[in-house]
Amino acid sequence: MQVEGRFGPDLQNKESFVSSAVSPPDVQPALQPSLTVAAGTTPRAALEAAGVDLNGPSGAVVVRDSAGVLRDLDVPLDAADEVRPVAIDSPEGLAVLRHSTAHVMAQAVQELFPETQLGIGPPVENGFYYDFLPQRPFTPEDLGVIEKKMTEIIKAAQRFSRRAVSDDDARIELKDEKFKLELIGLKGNANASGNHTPTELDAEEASQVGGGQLTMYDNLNRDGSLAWTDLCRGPHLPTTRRIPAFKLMRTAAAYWRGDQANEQLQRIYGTAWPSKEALKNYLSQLEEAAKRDHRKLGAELDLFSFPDELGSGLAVFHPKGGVLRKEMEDYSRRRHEESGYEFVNTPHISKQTLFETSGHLPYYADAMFPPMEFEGSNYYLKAMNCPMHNLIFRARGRSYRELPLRLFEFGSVYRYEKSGVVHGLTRVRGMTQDDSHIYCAKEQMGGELKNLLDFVIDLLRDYGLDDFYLELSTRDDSPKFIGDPAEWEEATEALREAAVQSGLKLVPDPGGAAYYGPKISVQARDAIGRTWQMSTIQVDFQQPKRFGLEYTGADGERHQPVMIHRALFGSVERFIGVLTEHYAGAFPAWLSPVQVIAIPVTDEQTDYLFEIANKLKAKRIRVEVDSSSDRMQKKIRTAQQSKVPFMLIAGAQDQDNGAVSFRYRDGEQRNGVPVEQAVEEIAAFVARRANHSPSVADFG
RNA sequence: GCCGCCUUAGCUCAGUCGGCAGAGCGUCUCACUCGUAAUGAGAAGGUCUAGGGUUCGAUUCCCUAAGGCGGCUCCA
Repeated sequence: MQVEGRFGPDLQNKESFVSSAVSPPDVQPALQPSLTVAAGTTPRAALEAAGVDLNGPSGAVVVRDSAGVLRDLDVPLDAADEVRPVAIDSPEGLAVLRHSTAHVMAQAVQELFPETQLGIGPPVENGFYYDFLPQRPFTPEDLGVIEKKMTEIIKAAQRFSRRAVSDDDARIELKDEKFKLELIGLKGNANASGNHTPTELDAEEASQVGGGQLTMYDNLNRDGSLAWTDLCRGPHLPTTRRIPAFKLMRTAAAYWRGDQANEQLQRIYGTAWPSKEALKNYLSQLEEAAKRDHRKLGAELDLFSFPDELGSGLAVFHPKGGVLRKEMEDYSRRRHEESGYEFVNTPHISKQTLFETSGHLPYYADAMFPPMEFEGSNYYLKAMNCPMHNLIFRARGRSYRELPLRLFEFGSVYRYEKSGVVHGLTRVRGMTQDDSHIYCAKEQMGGELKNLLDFVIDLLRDYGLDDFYLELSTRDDSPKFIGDPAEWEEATEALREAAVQSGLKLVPDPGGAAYYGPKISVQARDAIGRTWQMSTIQVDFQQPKRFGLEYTGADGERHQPVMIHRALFGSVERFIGVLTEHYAGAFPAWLSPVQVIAIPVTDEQTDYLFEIANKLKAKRIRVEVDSSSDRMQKKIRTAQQSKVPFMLIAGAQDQDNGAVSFRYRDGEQRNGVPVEQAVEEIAAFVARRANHSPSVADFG
C-alpha cells in the first residue's frame, strides 16, 4: 500500500509533467497468474519452474505475496505462499528498478567521494533521486563520472542481498551515517507512539527503513565479497545487471526531511527504464515538453517578455500577446455577462487597515510587497481582491432579492513571491486574476456551487481544455484553520456534492484548505498529459463576519451572506502560459494573434491580396500581407513558423480567376477558392471558436 | 529565502590559458519576380549583465549585486 502511495496522487500536485505521457494513467497491467512457492524456497525457483521470463524488458524482478507485500526473488519464504510475478515494466517493477538504480548511484558516489554521507534515495515519478552530504557540492562534470562508475557496477552484476538486523546492530554498522541513524531513531519513535507523531516517517523515508524489522541490503560481487551496503526496506532487483538503461539528469539541493530548518543536502536525480528504447522515448518526450515551454515560445512568437528593468516575475505583453490576452478576456467577459455577473473595478493599492479587517495581515505580510508610508498611513499593493469586493457589497444595505450577488473583476494583484520560485508566466509577482466573489444566502450555497462548477468547466472547455479532475481541499486538525467546525462541515459537504454531481474524478486533499474555508480546485490535463491547477472555488465564512456583511432577508431580519471566492483562469498570465504549452504555440484560430497571412507569389499580386485583406478586416479578421522582398517559399516558411492558422496565397492564375489558394497550418492546401468564399470560410471558422487547427477536411 | 549552475549582437551560441570580440538566424540596402518550409550580394549592430578588487592591462581571475536556469522550501 505504501508503495502505491508513492506513485499515486501525491505526486500529481506538482507540475511535474511527462509522467502521464509516458505511462497513461489508469492503465492496469495484465494480472499475472499466481504461483505456489514452497516453504524455505525462493520465488525465483517457482518462477523458473513455471517458465516465467526473468530477464527481458517485461521480465519479473520481484514478486507480490498473498499479503500484497513485494518480495525479492532470491530470499526464501518462511512459509508456503501464493505469489504473483511483478514485471520490470509494471508500475511497481519500475519503482523497484529505479530504487535499485538509486542504490547503485549511491554506491558509485561513495566510491568516488568516500567522505560522502547518505540521505535517502527513493524512486519517484519516472526516476529516482538520492540525497547526499558531500564534502563539496556536485558539479555537472561529476555526473558523467558517476554515471561511468555506475555502469561499471551494473556490468559487475552485483547481487542485492537482504539481511535482517536489529536496531542496535544497525546503529553500530551505520555509526558514520548520521542521517541513517536519525531514520532508525524515527522508526523507533513511530513504533513506540503509534500513528501521527510529529516525527512520523513519510513514504519516501519509509522506503529506507520500513515500519518493523530493519534490513540491510548488501551489494555482493560475484566472488561473494561485499561491495557496498545500505539500510533499506527493499525489495530490490536480483542483481545490478538487471538495470538496462539509466541516465543521471541533474543535481539539486534539498533540505533533509524536506524541512527548511534542516541541513541542505545535495540531491542527484536520475531516470531508469526497462530498455534503452524506453529511455530514449522518455528523453525525447522531455525534449517535446521543452519545445512547448511557454517561456521559449513567448519569445519566439513575440508574445511577452520579462524585462530585467522591471524586476523578477513582472511580465510585459507585446502586441501579439496583447491580442491573445484581449481575445481571452473578451470571451470570458461575455460569458460572465451571460451568467449573471456584475462587473466592478477596484484600485491596486489600499491602506493597511483594509487588510487588517480582512485578516490577511499580519499572516500574509511577508507575501505582500512592503508597504509605502504616505500621509501618515501605510499603503499596500493588493495581493487579493476580496476585501475590496466586500466593501462594494457593504457600500449600501443589501436585500435578499439581490442574492446571489456575483461581483467580477479582472483584478491585478501583486505578491512578493520568493526569488527562487518565480517561473515564467506560471509564477509571477504581478498578475491579473479573473476574480469573482459571490455573496449568497446559506440556503443558496449548494445550488450556487453546482452552477458555478458547471460554468467553470464549461468555460475551460471553450478554451480547449477538456480533460479534468477535481481536488477537494479540506481542513485537518491543524490550528491554522479558523472558524466553526460545523460551518466547515456544511461548506465541505456542499462542495463535495457539487463535485460529485459534476461526474468528474475527485481526489481528496486533506489539510490543503485555505485557513478560512475549504475549496475545490480544477486540475486540467494538457495536450501532452501534464496537469495544471486551474480554477479554484472556495467557501469563506470568515470575511463576511470580519467585514460585518449582511443582508435583509424576506423575514425582515438581518443575515450574514456566505461568500464564495473563485478564479477560473487562476490568473490571466498563468492561463496564457498553460494554453501556450497546451497548443505548443499553435493557438486556435479565434485566439491567434494573426489569423491570416497573405502571401503573393510575385509582387504583382500584392495589391490584389491587400484588397482581400481589407475584406477580411471588414469581418474583424486579423490579417497581414507579407509584402517583404523575400521569395514566396521563404514567406511560407516564415508564416509556418509563426504558426498562423491560415495562409492565403495568390499567383497570377488565382488573380485572373478572382480566387485565392489556402495553405493550412498542417501544410495541406486548397487551390483556386473564390475570394468571397474564402473570406466567408475564414470568418465562419473563427466565429465558431473551433479549437483545432483548420484543415482541408473542415471545408471540403 | 536556500544550494548549484549560467549571463558575450534583437535571438541561438562560439571565443579570448589576461593583450582593443566571432558565426548563424533576424534587421537594413541592392539585385532577382519566383506556385506551397530558407535566392544571392553587401551593410549596420556588442562599454562581453552591473559595481568593486587584483593587474602595466580584465569580457576572461576574485568579491558583491541583479537577472536567468534546475531543484528544495513556499504558493492565501
